Amino acid sequence: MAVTLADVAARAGVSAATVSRVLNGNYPVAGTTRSRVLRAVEELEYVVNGPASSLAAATSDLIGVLVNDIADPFFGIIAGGVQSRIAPVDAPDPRGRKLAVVCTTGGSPEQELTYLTLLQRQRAAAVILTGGAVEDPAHQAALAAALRRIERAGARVVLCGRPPLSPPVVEDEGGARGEAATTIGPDGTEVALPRAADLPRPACLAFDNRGGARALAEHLISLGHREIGYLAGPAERTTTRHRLEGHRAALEAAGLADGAGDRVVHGRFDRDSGYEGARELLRRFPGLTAIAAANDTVALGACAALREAGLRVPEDVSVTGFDDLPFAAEAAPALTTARLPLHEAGARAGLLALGVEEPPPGGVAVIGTELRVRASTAPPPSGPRPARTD
Amino acid sequence: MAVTLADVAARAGVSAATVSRVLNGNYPVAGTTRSRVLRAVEELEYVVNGPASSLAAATSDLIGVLVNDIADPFFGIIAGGVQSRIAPVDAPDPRGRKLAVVCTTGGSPEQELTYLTLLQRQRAAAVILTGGAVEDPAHQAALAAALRRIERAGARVVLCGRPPLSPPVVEDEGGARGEAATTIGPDGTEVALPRAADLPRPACLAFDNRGGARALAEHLISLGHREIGYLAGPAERTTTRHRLEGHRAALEAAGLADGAGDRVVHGRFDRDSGYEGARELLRRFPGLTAIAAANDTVALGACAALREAGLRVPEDVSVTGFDDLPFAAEAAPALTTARLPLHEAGARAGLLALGVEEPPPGGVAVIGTELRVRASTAPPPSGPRPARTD
DNA sequence: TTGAAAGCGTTACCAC
DNA sequence: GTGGTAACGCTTTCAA
Repeated sequence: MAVTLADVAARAGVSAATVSRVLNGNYPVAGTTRSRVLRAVEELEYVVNGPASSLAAATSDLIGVLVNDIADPFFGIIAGGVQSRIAPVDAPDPRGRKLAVVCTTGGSPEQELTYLTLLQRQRAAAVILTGGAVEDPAHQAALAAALRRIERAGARVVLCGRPPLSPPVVEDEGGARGEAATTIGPDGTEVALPRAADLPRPACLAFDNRGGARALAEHLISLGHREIGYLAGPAERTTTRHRLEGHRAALEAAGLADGAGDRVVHGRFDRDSGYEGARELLRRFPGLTAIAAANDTVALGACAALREAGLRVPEDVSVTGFDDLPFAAEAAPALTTARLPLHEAGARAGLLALGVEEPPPGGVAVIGTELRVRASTAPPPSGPRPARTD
Repeated sequence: MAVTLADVAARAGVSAATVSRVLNGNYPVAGTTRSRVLRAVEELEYVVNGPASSLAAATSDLIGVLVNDIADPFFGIIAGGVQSRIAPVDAPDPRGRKLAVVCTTGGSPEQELTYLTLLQRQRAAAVILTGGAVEDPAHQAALAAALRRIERAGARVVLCGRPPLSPPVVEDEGGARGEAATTIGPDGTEVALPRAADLPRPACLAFDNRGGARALAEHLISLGHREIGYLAGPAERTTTRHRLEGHRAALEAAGLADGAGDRVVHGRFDRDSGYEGARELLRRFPGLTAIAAANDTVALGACAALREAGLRVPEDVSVTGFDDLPFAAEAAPALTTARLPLHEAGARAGLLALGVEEPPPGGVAVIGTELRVRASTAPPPSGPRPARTD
């Protein structure tokens, strides 16, 4: 059997209580007792039983981090930022380090809920939800309920790169928007929606996706582009909607709007989607001189499609991305993007999760983007576009 | 206070033992009792107390994953592979899902040891160590001791992308190699080394770094290159050494070896290092027609340096990478690399951690690389290289 | 400053 | 099939 507190206590000739106090450093202990205990710990190679101490103390050292995909650098960088604060390498004592339980939800609301329960079960000290949210009212209601449960259980909740939980606004047939009381769940049953006042209000670090997308579109417009395609992310996601709104706002401000949905193709947040989407844009809008992509990965796919179609970036078509992931700007040619400070955001989320940093006033802090203009954008070609080679 | 087993038992009119049995599904329970219990669980929104059950059952649902850097896709992809198996999305029951505790060690042996203790403390069911190891004998000894402790505590240990723990071979002054008994630790004290027979033998999925590097070098040689520079990773790491050995083996087999260390620059595994290293190679070896980089990230840095020096890839200088990370091949121009099946390796490591898959015979499975020849390599230029532009 | 002892919420063994 | 009841190893009053 493993070495226990009692073994250490016996060896040091003190009580278990004293050993506990030495190890936790919460109570005063005589220097000599203290060193005797520490020696016993060394000699016996004692390692605290985490579950036992979590049970007794009703807390744990675990912090849950929900991500869409841990293999995606967007989330990896955020997770790295979180870790930099919850487990600082220079922590004087290993006890100062929380452990990050990283959960890959694949963007699925069901997985998100499952993991929240799993984390609540572990009595995680905090839960950090990263990236955009799904906008389905039923899921939002379920999520709000799960988060409320978690908060009631004493865990902190932090949203990172995700807007605050929104009140259940539902559009009725007439297009009127109002606060709904119920909605129809995925299983066809009626689901009660939380009233705005009942929503949990977790600390929230929201990305300014609207602003970033708007800045990118304005950049393209200022270069002289008039026919700009947009490769949007999956529908029903806040990230997708906000970026698209920002993009359209810029078009409208420039008098370029000609109906909703125009020159927009929806897809996923991955490279293949960018490739397919760009091909579709080229087919449907032959006059296009620029493509704004939902993110860098999508933009790279779009670049590949353009290359394949015999079009040069940016001489024939300009392309913009979003997020500024490490490798992306390297891709041919250097990508113009809206940089999101992912690591810093993760770090702040970590501090909020620890309770070291106070939540921003109102609970929400908006994290801005920075426009990075690079070689993937240029003024539109003046002459007609060369014929496609395929 | 939170809802407990006893509350559920009271509500269902059964004993706590029965509730436990229903929830764990280990013992037969009458159907009617069962549904009564499940209803009570629903009604009370009961969530098991993980620490309590870990304490009682002496196991936990946590699996530790040690990575150099969670923001690096190399590790993110491996971690994703692990998760795909330890927490399958189609698990019929959330209890079938283990949680991954991802720990970023920054490649530091001290951090590695700290995290191993932290994970042992959590009574993690398994620990997966990913990526190359540091070769310092004192650290190897400490690591071996830590792993032995963990195994004795009942946790599985899996090495993924890391060679097996090596016996403490030390080279003495005369260059003779033998098994040493002690070495000098970082604090100057003498450290006992484990004898080969005492080493823990965790399940191990080793990457064929030698083979991959050798294949890349052979590819360059077959194209006609004779002056090939090498951008090595940090010294003292198995990954660095093995890749370099494979590279040199190819040069030797082709009669191109002219002394150890020639045309080799050491650095880190990052882009800046590739940039700096390539500049140094160009300075020291003006006749170079190819550069083999330790990995894709380093290769991208090298490409940037070449571009800046007015040299084209591959017309003037060919470049190779390693690992085949998603974005890398996209970087201008498409990179020739040795592809490592990172996701698959992680998935296998996950199965080994669960104990679902038996360790390979001998404990070690070697995972091969696949040569991906792309546009970054071509025959060397025939004429003299154009003068540098700076 | 230290010790004794009562929980913390499960699990698992032993009866019934 | 089900209930009673020791563990499990720690934290934290309460006394001394």
